[in-house]
Formats: sequence, C-alpha cells, structure tokens
Amino acid sequence: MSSIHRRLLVLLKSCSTTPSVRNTKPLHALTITLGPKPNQPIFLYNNVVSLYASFGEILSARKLFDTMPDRNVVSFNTIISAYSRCGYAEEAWSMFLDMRNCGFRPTPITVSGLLSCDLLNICEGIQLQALAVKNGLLFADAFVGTALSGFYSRHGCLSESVCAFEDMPRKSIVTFNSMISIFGQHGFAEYSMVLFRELVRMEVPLSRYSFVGVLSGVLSERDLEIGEQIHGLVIKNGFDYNVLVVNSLINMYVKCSGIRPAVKMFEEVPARDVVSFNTIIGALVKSEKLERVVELFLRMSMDGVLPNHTTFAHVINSCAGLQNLMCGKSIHAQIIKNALECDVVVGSALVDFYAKCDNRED
DNA sequence: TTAGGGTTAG
Repeated sequence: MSSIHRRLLVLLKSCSTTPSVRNTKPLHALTITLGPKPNQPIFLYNNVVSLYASFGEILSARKLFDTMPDRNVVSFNTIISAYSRCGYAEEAWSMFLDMRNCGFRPTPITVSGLLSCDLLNICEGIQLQALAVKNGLLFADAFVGTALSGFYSRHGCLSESVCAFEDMPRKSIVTFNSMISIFGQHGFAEYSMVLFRELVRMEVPLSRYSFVGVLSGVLSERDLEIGEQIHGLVIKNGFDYNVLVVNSLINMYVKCSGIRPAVKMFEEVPARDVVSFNTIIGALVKSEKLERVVELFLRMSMDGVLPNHTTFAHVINSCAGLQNLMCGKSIHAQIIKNALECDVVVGSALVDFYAKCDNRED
C-alpha cells in the first residue's frame, strides 16, 4: 500500500470518530489528487460518498460517485440509500436502473433502501417485491420484508402490509415493532396490542420502539385501561427513564384521560425535551388554558429546552386567543431570531395573531 | 473494510 493510501486510511479513521463535512473535505481532496487511476481502492471512495450522504450533502456525494474511477455494489447501494433517505425517489430509481445496466445484482440492501423511500411509487414498489421474491432476498434477513410492509402501509394498503408481514420467512424485533406501530397508526389498537402481547410471550428483550409503537394506537378514553397496563410494563422493563417512551405515555394520558393526569406525569418524569413540552402545550391550547401556555413556554426556556416551530405556533395561537399584543410581539422577535418566520405554520399563526389583535398592517 | 429497517408533539 502506498503512503498516500495509508494517509487516506488515517483520515478516514478520523472521519469516522468525529464525522463532519470539515473532516471529510481533506479526504475528498486526497481522492481527487490520486486522479482517476485504475486499481484505486473503491473502499475509500465509498466511504467518502457515504460520509457526504450522512451529512445530507447529497450533491457532493453524487458528484464524487460520478467521478469514481470504478464502482462496486456498495457504491451503488450507498448512493441509492442516500437518495431514498432524502426523498429523491426518481434519482434513487434511476441509480437502481444504472446499477442493473452495469451488471450488478441488487442485494437486500438495495431493495430495502429503495422500499424505505417515502416517495417511491406503488408500481415500483410492486416490481421490487417481485424481484425480491424471485431472487430469494426475503430469506437473507428481515430488512426487505420489514421495508416492504412499511412501504404498503405508507401507501394506505394495510392488508398488503399485513400479508407482507405474515409471509416473512424471517422476522426481527424491528419487524414486530414496525407492525405494532402500523396497526396503531391505522386505528387498530387491539391488533397492535395482540402483536405486542405476542412479542412479550416470545421473551425477546423489548425495545423503546415496542412501547412507542403500541402506545401510538392508544388514543381514546375506552383504551385507558390498556394504556395503564402498558405504563406498568414500561416501568417493569425499565423504560420509564427513556424520554421517547415517556413522551408517548404523556401523549397517551392527554388523549385517554385529559390534561390533569398528563401534567402529573409530565411533572414527575426525570427528564423533558421539546416534544414533552409541546405535547402539554398542545393539550393546553386545545382546552383553551391559554395563560398556562405562556407560563409553560417561559418555564421551557428556564429549563434550557429550545422551542421549535411547533412550540412557536402554539404560543402565538395562544397570544392571538388572549389578544395579548405585547406578549405576541416579543414571541415574534424570538421567532425571527430562530429564523422560523418563513415556516408556513408559524408564519400563518403570526398573520392570524396580528389580524385578531386588530393590527392589520403588521 | 465501506451500504440497510422501528420513533413521540405538530
């Protein structure tokens, strides 16, 4: 191995320990210095493409991919998954066609990467399913089947999603969590619970997503008992310190038993993030307890939790309801500081706020 | 020795 390749490997190692665009650029520069010679280690190029993609620098990733002197299956899988993650379904599909034209056989990673693209159309997904069945890709691991069931669910095809799940020769904890969540999101809390119980009986260690999934369907007063049972299991399994699970529980109490028990839970938990605050703030707005919204917003900043567009939209709506021009204007200043004035939801809330405060010009 | 799945508020 030449000294320049050794230097590349050292840079690559530093990129993987502290990944950043700043660290990736010198690595990229060195690959350019090497020139388009044959026998270049594709491995290094793949890593740089992957690093750019992981920072959302999809154009840089593609540019480098195009200049690579040689490519392998991993190169194609990296760029296809990068496009899929960013929602560029057409580009992902076009790279998939290029891959096949270059004589590479799609792997489970190619197919699951494409199927997990939010905007992949139904015809292409069905073609991928046929290809996966024909090539036995569902037997390799649980990724393709899980992605397929998620793909059908996103397109509103619940029965196809369930079929994909049931036909899977290999299922993982993620497959179960995903299906539990799909049932919940489609309003089938009882099926979600049946699958969750099956998972418990299998005695595999539950993950935080198992609880998030099953709680996503527990949304009405009649489900409160189920919600409380899940709460018990959360504690039993030691997830009551996990902010993601705790937020799902707070949301469940908001939906099933109203603001009081939800606030009680919110006050008792060891840690809160922006979603915990937004859940309670959203519930306070709905029940028209607008003064408390502003109080909670102030407490949020005292606790060092940064507001986001959801928080600002709720708080501005409360100021509009209270017709409190002074308070709203000061929140507006913070919105500008956070560069959220052009956010469509926040911006619309501001327009509504000024109109309700008879301040048409602003 | 590089590529892949489940996530709460709105």
